[in-house]
Amino acid sequence: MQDNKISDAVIRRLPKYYRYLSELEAAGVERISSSRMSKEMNLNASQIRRDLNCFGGFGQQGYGYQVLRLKQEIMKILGIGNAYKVIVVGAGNIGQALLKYKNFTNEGYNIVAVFDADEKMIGKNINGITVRPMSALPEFFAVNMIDIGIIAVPKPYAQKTADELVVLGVRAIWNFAPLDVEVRRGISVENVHLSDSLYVLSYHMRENDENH
Amino acid sequence: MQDNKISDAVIRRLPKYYRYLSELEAAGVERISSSRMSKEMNLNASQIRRDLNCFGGFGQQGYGYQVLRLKQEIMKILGIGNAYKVIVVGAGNIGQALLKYKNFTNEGYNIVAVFDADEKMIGKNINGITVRPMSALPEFFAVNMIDIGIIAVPKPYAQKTADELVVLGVRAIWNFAPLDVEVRRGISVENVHLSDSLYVLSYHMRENDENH
DNA sequence: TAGATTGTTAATCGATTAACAATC
DNA sequence: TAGATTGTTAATCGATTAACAATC
Repeated sequence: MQDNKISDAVIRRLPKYYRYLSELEAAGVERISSSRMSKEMNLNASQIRRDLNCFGGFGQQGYGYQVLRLKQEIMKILGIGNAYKVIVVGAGNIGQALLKYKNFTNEGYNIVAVFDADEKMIGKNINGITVRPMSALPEFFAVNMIDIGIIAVPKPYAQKTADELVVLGVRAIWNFAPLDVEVRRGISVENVHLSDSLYVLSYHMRENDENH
Repeated sequence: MQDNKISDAVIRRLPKYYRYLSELEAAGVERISSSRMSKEMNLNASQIRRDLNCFGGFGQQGYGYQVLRLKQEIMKILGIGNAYKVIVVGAGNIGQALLKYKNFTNEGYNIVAVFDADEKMIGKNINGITVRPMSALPEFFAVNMIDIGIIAVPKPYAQKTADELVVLGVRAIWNFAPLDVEVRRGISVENVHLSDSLYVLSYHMRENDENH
């Protein structure tokens, strides 16, 4: 199919296509052309066709793309709906919010355990999942294959947690601590920096002021 | 100072500089060169100097940059530490997590009220802030200048909420609902799509598999 | 067949990197 | 002054966009 390294810019547009196609599907739309997508998504039509062609010829000349087919292809590319096992480390605000968020589970990202360092949290039940002590991590990994580890611990513990998860055999890390965690080649990481987004927002807010 | 439209790529690197400089400051480092920054941040040194020069000549030949000065300049550019008034609409998982998150307050983004549509939530106290009914929004805006509105409502209500906030006079919208809200020119928006980040993570995880 | 729209090549644009003169 | 490092111009690279032949 593909192989010559697809650029990050392309990969990061795929979720937007997925969201848009889901809307179309929900609205009962069967086919879509790159030009209509282009208008509704505020992207260039060439770019859309080029992006999709990185992964295969999903369209048909004179017709466009089948919404359902295209959506499923993108899901396959991104790996949505594959039943991953996920654990959360850190049962604070962010950890709890993620545990309670239904959408991830619906798409195959199943949170199967939570761990926390705080004695007082151990044994608590959050959305049907019991908080385990950090010390229970190794034995848990010994009997469960875990795909994704979510880091929701305070900044000073984030890198150490990442290191431990990698040693224990996690395939990917989704990090919510406000620093970029480093991992060895072969392990995937996404560092989510909510505050970065807030700063960019406040930059633009001020910029709007200047040009009144 | 500047004016010829600075690219989004540059703006989005500023928070990284800010984070890095905060680390240096905490470590007691007084001066920093672009080449050391380059190594430690995995960026090109020319790029760093070029980025910073979009906003002014903060460095000194033969010396480098003063950590404290540079950090403060970036804070000024991004508008960090300015005492903004923020409200949250939606007191669900995400809304509550944001309310409880201390770091934003520390940097001047003060959450002053929460609103929710659910009768049962009204009057509850979350981190010292009482949940108000949605119907109280107009009167609240009548007596409070609000800078930023955080949207943490379910997807079907997100655009409507955005529209209302804009009419009431918000300057910026930080949206956590899983769709891009549209606003008129002059209003800033940041759409945070957590799941997009998860999809990209799962893409890379699969990609790692293929190249075993 | 005529019309529509893709897949893909070629052109353009912008962002990144290299190089170096200016200067502390 | 000599050394270091910036600010900035020039070169390179990659991503976006335009154009169009292929084809349904």
